[in-house]
Amino acid sequence: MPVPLAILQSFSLLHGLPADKLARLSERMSERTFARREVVIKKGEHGNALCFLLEGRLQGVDFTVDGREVGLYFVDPNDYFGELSVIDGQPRPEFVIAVARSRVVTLPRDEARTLMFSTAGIAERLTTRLARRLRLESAQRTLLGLPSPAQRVCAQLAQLSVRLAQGKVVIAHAPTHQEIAIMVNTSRETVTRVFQVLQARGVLKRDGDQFQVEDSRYLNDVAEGRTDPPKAT
Amino acid sequence: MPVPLAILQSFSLLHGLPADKLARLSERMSERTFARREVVIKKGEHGNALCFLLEGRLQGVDFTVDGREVGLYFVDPNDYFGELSVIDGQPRPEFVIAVARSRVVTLPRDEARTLMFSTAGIAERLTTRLARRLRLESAQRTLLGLPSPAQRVCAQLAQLSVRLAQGKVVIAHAPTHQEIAIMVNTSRETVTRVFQVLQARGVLKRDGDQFQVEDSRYLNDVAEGRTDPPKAT
DNA sequence: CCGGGTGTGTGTCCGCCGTCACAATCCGGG
DNA sequence: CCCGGATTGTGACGGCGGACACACACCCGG
Repeated sequence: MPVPLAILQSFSLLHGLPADKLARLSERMSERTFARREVVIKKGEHGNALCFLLEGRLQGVDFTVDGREVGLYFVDPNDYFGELSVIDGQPRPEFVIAVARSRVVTLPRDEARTLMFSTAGIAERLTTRLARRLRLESAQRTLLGLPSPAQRVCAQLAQLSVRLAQGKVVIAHAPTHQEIAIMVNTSRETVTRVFQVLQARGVLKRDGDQFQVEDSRYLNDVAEGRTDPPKAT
Repeated sequence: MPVPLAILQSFSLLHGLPADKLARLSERMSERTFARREVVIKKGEHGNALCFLLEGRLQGVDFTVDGREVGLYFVDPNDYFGELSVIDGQPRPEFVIAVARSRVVTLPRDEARTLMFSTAGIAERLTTRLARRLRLESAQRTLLGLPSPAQRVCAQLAQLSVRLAQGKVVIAHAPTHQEIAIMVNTSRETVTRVFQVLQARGVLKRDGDQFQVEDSRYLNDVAEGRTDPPKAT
């Protein structure tokens, strides 16, 4: 049941915590592995634990009442999630689903609350993090305002890509077309077609479980309307 | 320059604050009136004050790079806004624009920060409020997943409507079609057409500067897909 | 009482993209 | 190593909603 201290130290939320507190947290935490497509948090539940992602990738998703899937955000390793219910005690606002095999550590609500509100500095770290999330969500909302699906796909790809030390730009844990589609409000087929064009132009290349972004300029140009949205020639 | 204490007491964020602190805040605050369409907060600025809305209505908006307007949220009286920059010191994430003549009270950043982080109870109130905003934003994002514009308009109207004491359901400060259009990612014309049908069916009625919602059931049914999206007969 | 700006109403038209239907691959687990 | 489900690829079609172009209605201020 307890989680090794070494692991706790990798969570930025807990940086600088005194050893005794860490030890106590370690006691109360537990780890679990989720297979791809498994549900980590179920919308509407009251389970209210705070969760940390060790490795893998998760996606926050919701469903419109007519059953259409909507992608809200991705969670990457060393980040935490599920804070909202810890804070306000309301039911889980959305589903969180593993899009890759993932290891998750959970901390029960009572313990998480004392951590948040009775530990010097953590409260400020938490609000800062909530603020960042709000900024991300409204950036995502703005992205959805782009008129053409192709633009939205490119913008989303630009958002997901990471510049490595060697100057390579890469998207790790290559998301499926479907996962992208629900993030940018379009159909899976449209995403596939956009990918076809991007790969034909050498902008994007599949490489095992990641995408190589050969021409990140192009992605940004399309996203920001400087270049016309690509269409099949 | 100072703002009357009576006004401060109407802000729920400040409830229960000791009189001396309230007095101090009152000294440092200032009030300003904004005309319709005036910009209250400009995206990218570093002005970083915390703002309270006394009366009127504001809308958070952003623009896609190709100039398309995107509506993010509405602000109603006695609520506060502009917290993000106060918290993280980053530039303003979006525009906030008055959609009706509005009175706004502002508090400089340094004062707002001490209020937030060194005043018992306020920090928790603040995170709870950030949590609510996150929930609202993802609800709005889910709304955008609805396939038909008509559904989205109905869902948005349902969201905006308020049930009065007498059982009447009403939307105050009737938003313009344009304001709704940018919230639900559609064109102004489409909103107009949906309104036509809704009014023809007696679901909605204009009454001065508010909308009477005669049949809120219908709005919810359409929003949730139980009834077909209305179209001109 | 007039005038202009802002909001609303409506027609037409075209292109795009969502949907459906299938084929072709890929991939992981037994 | 093989099988089955998940993922990707592609064609055809049809409808719907965005863009454009006006007309009109409304409201406030001068």
